[in-house]
Amino acid sequence: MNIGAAARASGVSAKMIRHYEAIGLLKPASRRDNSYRDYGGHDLHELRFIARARRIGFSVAEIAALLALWRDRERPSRDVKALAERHLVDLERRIAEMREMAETLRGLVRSCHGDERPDCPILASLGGEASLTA
Amino acid sequence: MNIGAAARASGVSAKMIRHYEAIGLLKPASRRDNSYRDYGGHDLHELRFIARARRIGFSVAEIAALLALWRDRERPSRDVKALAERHLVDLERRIAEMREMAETLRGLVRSCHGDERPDCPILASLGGEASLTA
DNA sequence: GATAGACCTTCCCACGATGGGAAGGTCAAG
DNA sequence: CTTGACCTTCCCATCGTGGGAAGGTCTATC
Repeated sequence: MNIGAAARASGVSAKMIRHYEAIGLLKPASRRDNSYRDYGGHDLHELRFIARARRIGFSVAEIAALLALWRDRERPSRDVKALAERHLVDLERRIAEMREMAETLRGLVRSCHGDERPDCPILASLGGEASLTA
Repeated sequence: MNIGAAARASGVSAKMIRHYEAIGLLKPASRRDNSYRDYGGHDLHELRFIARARRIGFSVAEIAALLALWRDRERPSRDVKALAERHLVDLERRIAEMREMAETLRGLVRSCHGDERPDCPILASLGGEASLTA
């Protein structure tokens, strides 16, 4: 199966498959006589693994670790859980940060009358001495 | 005031001040005889504006627009509000995406017993045919 | 004065994840 | 045998940020 077909079947773009191979996340794919990369069921399985892990926000570095754990059939599930928990904590921290931003911005938007007049609490707050949360 | 002092006073790193100047977000700073950049109260004001806007997640492109609005004392507040609302919608969309990720991951973490045993629903879900939300 | 250390300058490179696109080889269908 | 859809490698761009080298300047202390 060519790289394009593998991309369609896995949800990872051909561009990214090559990239993951280049950075060592994936073992170099076997090549055909025409030097085209050739993918089989096992590769597809790994690609789908990667696509799913990306979709829930794991970084490539984290996926490398997950893949290593996945390949080791003997590793304790504790190790996997710990990695996932670390990522979850990280996700939650980032969500909290963004919520704070959104909160602040919502307050500013609400306070701006948004008409013809030029005075605007949004710009006043960004430019002024006043705290943004006020 | 040197760039380092301006950085400390504004919360924008010296590195980024030069960068913002290079990409045209800021007008080139005036220079002293020794070619050091020199910042005054007005510049500091703009730098603080930028720092605050970054802190609530505006992109540099958005900040360029905000700065233009800020400099134009006559513009209707409607324009500012519209820009802020667009950003807010964008922020909220990203937050929703990340919450979905976190939800999924929380489910997986909860389902993993996390002990010595190797079987792990997290990896099973990432690797298997089953849906991630299951 | 000289020397040290803290500053400044420009320039290039890196990250992380992704895509665009050029230049060239290959395959399958008409 | 041409056409179009593939594939290959290679380089460049994005976005925001930082690291660091090589070199110039300022200030305080001896």
